[in-house]
Amino acid sequence: MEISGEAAVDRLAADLAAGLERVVSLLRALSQPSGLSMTAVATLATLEREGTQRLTGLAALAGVTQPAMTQLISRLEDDALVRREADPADGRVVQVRITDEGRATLARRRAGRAAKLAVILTQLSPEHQAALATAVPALDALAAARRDEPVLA
Amino acid sequence: MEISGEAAVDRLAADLAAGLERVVSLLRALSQPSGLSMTAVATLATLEREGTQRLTGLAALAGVTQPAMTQLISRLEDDALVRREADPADGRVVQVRITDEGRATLARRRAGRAAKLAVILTQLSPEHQAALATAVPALDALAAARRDEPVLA
DNA sequence: GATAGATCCATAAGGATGTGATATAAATGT
DNA sequence: ACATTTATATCACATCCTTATGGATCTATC
Repeated sequence: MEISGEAAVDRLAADLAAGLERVVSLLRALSQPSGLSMTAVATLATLEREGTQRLTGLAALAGVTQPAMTQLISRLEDDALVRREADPADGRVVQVRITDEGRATLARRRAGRAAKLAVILTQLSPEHQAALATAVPALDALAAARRDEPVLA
Repeated sequence: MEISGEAAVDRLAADLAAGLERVVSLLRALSQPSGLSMTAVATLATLEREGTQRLTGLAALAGVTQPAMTQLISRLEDDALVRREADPADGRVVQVRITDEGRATLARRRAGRAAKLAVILTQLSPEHQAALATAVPALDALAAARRDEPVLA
């Protein structure tokens, strides 16, 4: 007996939609109160992972509007975490690049989060820990798949 | 040769800390632009899942300050999604209860997110889909474990 | 049983960060 | 050349968070 693929996806989507609600609180609790916003961290991570990006692209990837990204990049630039660069092929576009200081900040931030997460993870069963370890690449794939989905642009 | 449990947890924590950065963007993209904030949805979900809660407890679970939760509950109450109730045993505390309209709103919200998620999930390999399905209970356990962690209170 | 301290919630003031509308500059197509 | 589209910036405004503080109620100790 084979499980219907379509129904399974819908079921998974519903479960995941409900489950992800809880992750927001977790993320907020993991963040230091006085630091970068969640969007700022996500954007820095994108720049580190994918390299230089244009501003509009970053806005779409972060799920915010273009004006919001313009302001975010300005703030990050003031903190010397990113650099605006001109695009030689198109005078309108702004290419955004992460700086070494940006990378260092991101690393520090991750280390802090990881330390807090590690404390919590030790309370979980080995099965749940294993499930999370397996899910990390899947979450990455999920985020990557969204990039190519015009519905969510 | 046995893998050190402690090292494995640290490694998982680091991977998960980096991986969760991407989820923020995904969550934002899944949200309708004009609706409830991410904190509001997470709080409503807590109330639905755990039942009536005191205001301070909600703030701790959501990872925000108590004044922020007071304001959020006021907004939700204005929209008739929650109700403030007096605690018969302690005159200081405010018990917050989700209303039927709150449940309905949460359900609508989840349905919208699930529909968008389903589109993305179909692009993932069966292995990744399976990994995510297995991870949902683990994510719940992770969020539940945080509750008992005073370090993050 | 009075009173000091702790706890819970509300309020106020301010800041960070989002949106929508619109301006400006550059590229593109006719 | 000129109209249209595209990329970014700017402006006005709304949302939602923070810190600081106040008032009400509970708890413990004298």
